[in-house]
Parts: sequence; C-alpha cells; structure tokens
Amino acid sequence: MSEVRVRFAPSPTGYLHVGGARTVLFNWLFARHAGGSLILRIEDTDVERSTDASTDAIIESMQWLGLDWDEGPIVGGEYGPYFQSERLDIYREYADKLVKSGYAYPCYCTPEELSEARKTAMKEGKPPGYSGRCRNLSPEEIRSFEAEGRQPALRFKVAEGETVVNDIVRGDVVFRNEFIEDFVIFKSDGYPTYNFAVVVDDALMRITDVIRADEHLPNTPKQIMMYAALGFELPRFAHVSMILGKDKTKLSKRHGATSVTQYRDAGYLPDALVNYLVLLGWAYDAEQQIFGREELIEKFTLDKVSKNPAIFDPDKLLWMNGYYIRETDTQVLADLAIDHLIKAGLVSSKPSNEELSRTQAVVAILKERIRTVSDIVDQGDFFFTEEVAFDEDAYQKFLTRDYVPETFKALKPRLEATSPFNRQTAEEVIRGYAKEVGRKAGEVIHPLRVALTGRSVSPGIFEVIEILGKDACCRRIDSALKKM
RNA sequence: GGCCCCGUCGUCUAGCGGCCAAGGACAUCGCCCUCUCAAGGCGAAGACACGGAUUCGAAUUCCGUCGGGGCCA
Repeated sequence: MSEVRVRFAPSPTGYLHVGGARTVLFNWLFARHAGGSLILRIEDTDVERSTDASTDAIIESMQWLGLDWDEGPIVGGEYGPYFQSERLDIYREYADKLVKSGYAYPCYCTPEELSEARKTAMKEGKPPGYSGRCRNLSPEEIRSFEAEGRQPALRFKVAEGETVVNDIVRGDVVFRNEFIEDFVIFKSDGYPTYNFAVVVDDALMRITDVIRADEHLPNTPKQIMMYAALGFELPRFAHVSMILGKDKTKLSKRHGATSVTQYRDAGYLPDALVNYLVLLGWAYDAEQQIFGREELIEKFTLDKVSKNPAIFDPDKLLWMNGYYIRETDTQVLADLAIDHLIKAGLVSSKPSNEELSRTQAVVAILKERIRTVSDIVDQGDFFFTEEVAFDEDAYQKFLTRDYVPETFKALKPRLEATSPFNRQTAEEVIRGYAKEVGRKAGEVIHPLRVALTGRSVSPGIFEVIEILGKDACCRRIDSALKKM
C-alpha cells in the first residue's frame, strides 16, 4: 500500500448534499495532498431509489466545485466498473468464497419471521438481534427449506471476541463481537448488502484510506471482519463527524438549502463553498479562515480534523461568499451575473454589447455590497429598467420634502449641460448646487437617490448617475417631478 | 432497547497539564469613516455541560451523571 487511493462512494438517490460535498472535499484534499488518487464509485444497488439523473447531478456538482477524480464515471480506470450495479457478479463470487470457507452460511428465515422474532425478543426485554438459528442447519433442514422454494440470504458468521477499529480521527474504538449479530451479506433478492459490497469494492479498488462520515463507524467492525475473512489487506479508516442542522439533527431539507446545486443557483461561488465547508471540522490554526485551493491542498491533514459534529451556519457561508465575490475579478463576476439578470428578465437572453458593458459597470460598483451573485438582481435592477419603482417609505421620507421640486428643477438643466458626463462632473454639479443654495449635500443627494433608483439605499449616487447616463437621469428626474 | 461517537462563546473553532483571569472567525451591539447601504477600522458583550478523582497545578487525564447525535431493523 504505497500510493494513496481514496474514494467517494455516493448513492445516486438525490442531489449532492453539502455533507456529502464535504466528505468528497476531505477525500479530494487528502488525495491531492498525498499525490494520490481519488476514485468515484456510484453505489447504485438500491434499484428502487437510484436514478441516472441523480448520478448526473452528483457528477455535475463535483465538477462545479472543482473536485476532480482520477478513476470513475467519465474518466474510467483500471479497477472498474465503477457502478456497483455492474459488479453484481463480483459480489456473488466473493460471497461464494465466504460460504465455501465457512465464514458465511445461508439463512432461510423470511423477513416476516425475523421481524416477528424481533418483536417477541423486544417484548421479553431481550436484545432484538438475529438469533443465529440458521447457523447450524442440517442438510435435511436445508433440503426441506429449499423444497419449500425459499431463497436464502447469506449471513456472515461473527466470531467471538472483540474488534478494534483503529481510527485516525477517533483513536481505537473497541466493539465487543457479542453485540454484533450474524449480519446479512447477501439478501435473498440477490443483491449484496451495503456492508459487503463496500468491502469487496474498497479492497478490489485498492483503497488505502477510507475517509467517510461518522455514521459508518458502527458498521466498521463488521467490515473489518470481512476483510479478514476474505484475506484482504485492511485500509486505514478516518471517520469524520457529520454536518448537522440548526436543531442539531442530521442536516436535511427541513433546514433550508442543502444541495450543492441550490447554492450554485443562488449565486454562491464554488471557492467560497469549498472554503466554508473545509472549515466545518477542520482548522489549520487559531486564526486563518480564508484558504485558497492550493493552500488547502498543501495544508490539509487528517490530524487537524475535529471530532465534534458541526452545525451548518448559512450566515458564515454568506459572509464568506461575499468575501470571495469582492476578491473575484469584475469581468468574471459579470459573466456570472449575466445569467441571473437574464433569468430575472432584466437583460435579453442574447445580451447586446451595451447590456454586457452595462452589466460589467454595475457589477463593478455593486461587488462591494453583494453577498451572492444573484444579489445583483435585487440591488441593481433599476439599472436595467426603463421606469423606477418607488419604495413607498423612501418616497415618503425624501420626495415629499418641500424643497425637492425646486431642487430637481434646478438640477436637471445643469446635468443636461454637463459634458463630459461622469461621476466626477456629476459630483461637482450636485455638490456645487447644494453649496450655492446653502444646503447640505445629503439633503440633495437623498431625494435624488430615490428619484433615480426608487429606493433609499444604493451604491454611491455619483457612480449610479454615471452608469445611468445623462438621458436616463433626466428622464427619471422628470417622472419623479410628475409624481410629486 | 442495545451498541458506538461527541460535549470550549448563539455558530465554526484554537487549546494536546502550568504560556488561558481561555485566542480567532461568523452573527449581535456600539463608535469611526461616510451621500444611503455595504466594505473597512476600532471596541463591547459572549463559552470550558455538571459532579467527583488524579496532580503542587486541569478546558486539557480518569470515572460517573446529564445532554446531543448516529448505527442496528
């Protein structure tokens, strides 16, 4: 086991969840840090719930996050197939091996009988585990079950003693085998169970380090037994704590947006999500919050992963996204913003050059104050509309002042006469006028802001004026005048 | 129900026996900057779950209690 090989093995039963995203991230970082490989394996043996659309969504999310894999769907690899549904024969083969070597045996109990047994056991206050009643079936009994047409499941024979999981983040975790029932490795319907399939796949794919969520820790002793029974070399294990919602239960839809695609569509940047996610359970030192990708690869190690479960905090993500937006090149941001503006119907689906350059100008002055790319729409819509929609409070507060009409009437011709028309000249005109009539600049600026933008909050008014242009400014002053 | 994991500010965390009357970040509040809002700067408030034990000394070790989460169907 020299070269590091790790894997991410999602079930394609939905979108990539932020918890899953963090798991891949840790695996990816670990692999890249070590110069090893990341294998993507799709665990689609649950035919009922698995869909191709989910597989696509997961792949798309990983690509969007910039987390690439070295073997798996699309890229292939020499340890495939990478879809469990295409490996059924392999599982069968290894299951047979276990039966032949005496580590597994057929169990003819039906699910009904088992749940019945469980109920009575519970009633009598006994542990509800499997009794082991098919462990030592005589050939006659087997024949008679077969004659009944029963399809057996395969169970693993758990030996006595204890099993120790030597976990990188948790240390030694000891499980006493007496609490582990003879578990099913192959169901009577012909499908392997999760625990069995992972072992076969991880071993055959030469996985050296299994980095996964905490919820798999209780399954690990069973897997360790199977590695031994199959004569496979044991990988290292690292169980990372889970990501929880605000109410401290497993993060789910109830907690709001949980899928990576939702964040993408809401205008989050992949680098921001990655940076936020890595901080959920990993810290380099006491101070640093912001990490570039290369820096993460260089600094990421498992010994700095914490054991505590982490609560997903949308506020901090939002802050971090705002930070990344401010750091992002304006042109790059504008390209992203265009999509949101088109979706909102503020820009045509095939943007003209004028729309493109306007978007860039708007992004330039708005990037300081937005936290998601889509905020461009909420905060900058008035740059793209003909008419201004007045915010009622803003109107009442600033446009009902008695000096406003005369101010606007005086300002309009002055702006019309301004050339060149830009933020500096506009500022000179407006401040000059205010001074002339003995008003504070703010007394002129605030009503003007409402007339031009419809609201009391906006980017710097002179920049707004410049982007709007002379004509639009004058038109808006006029229509405000008419409304008053 | 059994087993397993976890327990430092509201949240993410630093801390690995003395450097901690516990540090940083987000959020909150105040001040500054300022045409508003942001951004930025400065500052405030805010935590070692509880109880024992070990030790000269414990957030850091051990035990118990409580709390939270997960796994087994």
